[in-house]
Amino acid sequence: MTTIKDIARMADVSRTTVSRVLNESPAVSKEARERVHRIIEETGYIPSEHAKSLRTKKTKVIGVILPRLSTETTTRVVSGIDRELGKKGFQILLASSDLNINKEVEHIKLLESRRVDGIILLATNTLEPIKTAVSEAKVPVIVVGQEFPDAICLMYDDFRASYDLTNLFIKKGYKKIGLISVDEKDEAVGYWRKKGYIKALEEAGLPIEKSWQAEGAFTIESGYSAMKAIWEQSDTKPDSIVSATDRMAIGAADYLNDVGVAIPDDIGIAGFGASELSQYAKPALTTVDYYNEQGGIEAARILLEEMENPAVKKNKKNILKYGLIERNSL
Amino acid sequence: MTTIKDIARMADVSRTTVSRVLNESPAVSKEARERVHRIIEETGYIPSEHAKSLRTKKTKVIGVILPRLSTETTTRVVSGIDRELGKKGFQILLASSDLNINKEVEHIKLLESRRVDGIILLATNTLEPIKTAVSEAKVPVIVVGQEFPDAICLMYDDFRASYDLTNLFIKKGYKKIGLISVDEKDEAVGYWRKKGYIKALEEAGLPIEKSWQAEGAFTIESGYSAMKAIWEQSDTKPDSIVSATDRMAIGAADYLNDVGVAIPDDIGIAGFGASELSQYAKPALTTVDYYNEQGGIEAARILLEEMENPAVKKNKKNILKYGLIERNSL
DNA sequence: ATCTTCTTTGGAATCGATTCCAAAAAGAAG
DNA sequence: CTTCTTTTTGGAATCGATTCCAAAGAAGAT
Repeated sequence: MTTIKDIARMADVSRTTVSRVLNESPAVSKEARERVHRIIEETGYIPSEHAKSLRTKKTKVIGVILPRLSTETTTRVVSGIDRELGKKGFQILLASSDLNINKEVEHIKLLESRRVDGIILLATNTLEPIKTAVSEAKVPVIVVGQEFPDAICLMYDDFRASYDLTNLFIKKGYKKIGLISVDEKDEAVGYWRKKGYIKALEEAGLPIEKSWQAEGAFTIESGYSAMKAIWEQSDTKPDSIVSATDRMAIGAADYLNDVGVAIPDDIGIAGFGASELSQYAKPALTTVDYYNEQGGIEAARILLEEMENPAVKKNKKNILKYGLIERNSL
Repeated sequence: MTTIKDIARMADVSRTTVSRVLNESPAVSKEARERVHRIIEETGYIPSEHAKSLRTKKTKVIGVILPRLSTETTTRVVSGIDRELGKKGFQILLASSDLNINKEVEHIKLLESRRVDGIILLATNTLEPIKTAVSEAKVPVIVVGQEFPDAICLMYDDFRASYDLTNLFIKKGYKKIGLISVDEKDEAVGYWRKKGYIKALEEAGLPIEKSWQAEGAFTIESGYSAMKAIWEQSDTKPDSIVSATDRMAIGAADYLNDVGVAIPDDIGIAGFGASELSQYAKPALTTVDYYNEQGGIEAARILLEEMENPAVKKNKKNILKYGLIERNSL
C-alpha cells in the first residue's frame, strides 16, 4: 500500500510537505502542491486514518450499541443518528448486543479500544453492570431509551405516553381495559408503560383486573399468546386492550380475529411504536408515535455537543416528544 | 489516556513485556504476568486498536455500504452479516449512501482510508463510477444484489424468481397480467424482474399489454399511484398484477380497495421481498422470499474466505436461493 | 567451576501519519 | 551588496502499539 513516504519520494518533496498538501496548508508553493497532487492522483493514494488519528486523537467514528438490528425502532433511531452525524463527517461503528446483556458491556470496551469519539447506547435494561460500564467509560456516552442515574440520557416519556393513551381509551367510553405488557427489566417498556396505564385507571376509578393482564415478549406471536391467555383466564372479558408494543397488539388482534371478536366493534385495541405494520393493519392500529428518527437526530446532536465541550455533570435527562396517532382500532 | 508505556512503567517492566502479556505470549514469567495484569486491572487500561492495526495491518472491521438504513431488506442483510462476522470478532462500519450514487463511490474511498479489512456493498445500480471504484479498490469487495462484471458478487436470481412468480399467476388461470415495476437503472429490481415477467407471458402466449404496466418508486404511495395509472389508462382492465416490490403491491391493493375492487376475487396480486407487511396485510400477500438474512450470512462468509486467500479471478457470481410464499392475494 | 541450553527480558526499529522548529530560499528594504 | 522579512521546506520527534534480535539470568550438564 502506498504511504505518504512513497508520495514524498515520487514528488521529490518531504513527507511534511505532502502532509501539508493533504491538509490544505497554505504554506506550500504552487509547483510543489501540483506535483504532489499529480502523484496522489496517479497512484490512487489514500491516507491512513489510523496513522492520522493515532496522532490527532480524533477518529471521526462514533459507536452505536443496539439490541437488535432488525427492528423498526432501532433502525429508525440509527437512521436519524447517521443522518445527523453524517453531516459532520462522522461514521458509525455498529455493535449489536443481540439482546445479550454481557455483550453490551463488552461492546463498550471494544468501542473504546477503537478510540471512537463517542458512544450512543440504545439501552434495553438498567442493570448494574451496564450502568457502571457507562459511568466508567472514558468517552462520552449518550443513553437512549432508559434512565441511567449518572449518564446523559435521552428518554421517551413512556409513563406519560401510556397514561395519555389509556385516557384516550377512557374518553372513548371503555370501562374494562386490559393490558399486554413485557418484562419489567425493560424499565421503559415494561415498567413505565404499565405504570401509566394503572395511573390512568386509578384516576378514573376503573377496575384494575389481573385477569385482563398478561405479559408478552415483543413478538407478534407472543402478543397472540398473551391475548389468548387473557381471553381464556378471564370470566368477564375486557372490552379493550392496551398493548405495550404494536407487534404484540397485531398478534392480539390476530387472536381476536381467530375467535371471531371484531375490532373495534367488540373490543378496542392500541399499541406503541407507530410501526409501519400498525399503519397498514386492518383495521389500522391506534398507536403512540415516538418519532424515533428524530430521537436519533437528537441523540447525535447531544453527543456532538458533549464532545465539543464536555459537561461536568453527566446526569442530564432529555425527554423526547411523542404523539398519539388515532386510527380505527379504538 | 493510559498507554502501554504507562503500564510498563507502573509494572516495572518493558513495553515489550506488556505487549507479550496482552498477546498471551508464553515467554513471560508468572510474576511479571501477574504484575502487569494487576496494573491493567487497576488502571482500566484498554489498548489502542489504532496503534495495533497500524503495525499489524489488520483492523477487524469491515465496511458495509447500503442504500438506506431503514428498509427491511437491508436491515435483514446487515443483520446476517453482523451475525456471521461477529462470530469472528469483526465489527461493522456503516456507510449509508442515502440513495446518492456519488456517495457510494465516496464511501468506498472513505472505508479504504480507514483500512477496513473488506467491504460489502449492497448495490442499487450498475453505473460506471461505482463499478470502476469497486474494481480499483485495494481491499476485497463483495457486491450484493447486482451483477458487476469483474467483482465477486452475490445475486438474487431476480429473473428466475419473477419468471416463476408470473408462472404461478398463469397456473392459477390469470390471463391479463399487469406489472408494476421500477426504474431499470436498478437492474435487479427494475430490469430483471420485468424480463422474467415478460418471458413467462411470452412462453404462455399471453398478451403483453402496455396499458397494464406502470412504474413506481419502491414506496407504498408510488404503488398506489401506479395502480391508479393502470386502472385509468386501460380499456379492458388487467385481472392481476405482478408488483416488483411488496410495498408497491400493498399500495396497489390500497388503491383497488378504494375503488371497490376485491382481492383476490376480482383481481390477483403478488409482490417481492417477503416483507413483514406482506405477511400481515389483509389479505396476506403472495410474495417471493429472498431469505435476505441468509444472503447477509453468505456475503460475510464469502468475504471472510476472500480475505483469507484472495482469489485471482474476481468475477465469481454466487446465486442465492429464493422461495415463493403463496398466501391469499392470488 | 565452566560451558551449554533454555527461559525471560528489554532496546530499538517500525507502522503512517502530524507537527514543532529551525534552516534554506526568495523577496523587500536600506 | 547587505540586511531583514517572509515564504517555503525538511529533519526529527511523536502518537501507541508490535516484533526482531541480542543480552541477561537461571538451570542443567560435565
